[in-house]
Amino acid sequence: MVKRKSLIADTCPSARSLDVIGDWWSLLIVRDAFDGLTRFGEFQKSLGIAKNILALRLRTLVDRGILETRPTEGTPSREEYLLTEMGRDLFPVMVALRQWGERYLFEPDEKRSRLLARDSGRRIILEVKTEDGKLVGSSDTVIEKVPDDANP
Amino acid sequence: MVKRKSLIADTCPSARSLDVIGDWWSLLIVRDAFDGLTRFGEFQKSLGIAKNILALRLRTLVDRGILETRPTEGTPSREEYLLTEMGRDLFPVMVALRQWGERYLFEPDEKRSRLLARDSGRRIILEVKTEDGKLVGSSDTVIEKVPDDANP
DNA sequence: CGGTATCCCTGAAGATACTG
DNA sequence: CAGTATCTTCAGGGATACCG
Repeated sequence: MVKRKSLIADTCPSARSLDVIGDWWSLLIVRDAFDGLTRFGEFQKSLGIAKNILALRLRTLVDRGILETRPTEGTPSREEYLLTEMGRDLFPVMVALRQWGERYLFEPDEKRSRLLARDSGRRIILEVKTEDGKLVGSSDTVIEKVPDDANP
Repeated sequence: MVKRKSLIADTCPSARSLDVIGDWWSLLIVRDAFDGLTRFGEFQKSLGIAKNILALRLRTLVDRGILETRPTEGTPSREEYLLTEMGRDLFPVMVALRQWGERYLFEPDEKRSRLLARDSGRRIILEVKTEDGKLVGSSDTVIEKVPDDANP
């Protein structure tokens, strides 16, 4: 979070995304949620985060529509935290971060967790392409800006 | 940044990535760099960030290998900040953030900047798939954990 | 213009104790 | 176990002045 001008009015979708999930903990919680964690205690153990902070972050993520709560079966009933569709759609972001980290932040022989297809066990990769299927790199693209309303 | 246990030893590549570029400003600077900005003043104007903070962030990004400096032509010669290959490889992350933001953080008719292929003008999309080309969603995947060294 | 050096302030995060 | 309630700390960030 940090006090900083909100980017929610920015016309750049990346900036708005960062405004919503660009803080330290949110994406780590989302990562754990993708990893199958649902319970308060699981998140806390995994992240080593203070309980009050975790509660705050979880509430924020719920407020933003990225997680939703559901009462558990047992008794006493607790809440469990599940990714919404909006949250699950952060999957490509996580994969992109993972792919980049694998490439640049690990020694070649260093142990790392891996993301695999459940059925085939194959590695997961990510491709940036045009609607009609051509692979593109950053230099093949251009940002079409929204014209400034008032003046040049 | 914020004081928090470093994740640089985490075995999850996503976590390490977040450790390196997961703070507020870094990805916004990188976004601007993809957008073609290279000069200190350009970043400052675009981001509305304090100069000392910008200088700090730029230095950190250079230290981490995401940006590199190069003296400019004119006189007096200044530095300009360019993405390294490591930095350019953050492109999928930016595209993923953008795609998610477009979908969930804009009203249908709301103005937004767009990312287009330079030559064809087509929209850019992102696909998560297996090595052999099958599209996958988050529920089709599984994390293969690194076994804990010491004990269960 | 492209920074560096200071000072100050805020609020995010930690620690801890408490409750159902 | 799943939180809530306080208190405190501290470093990121804003503002400003200054320098080459």
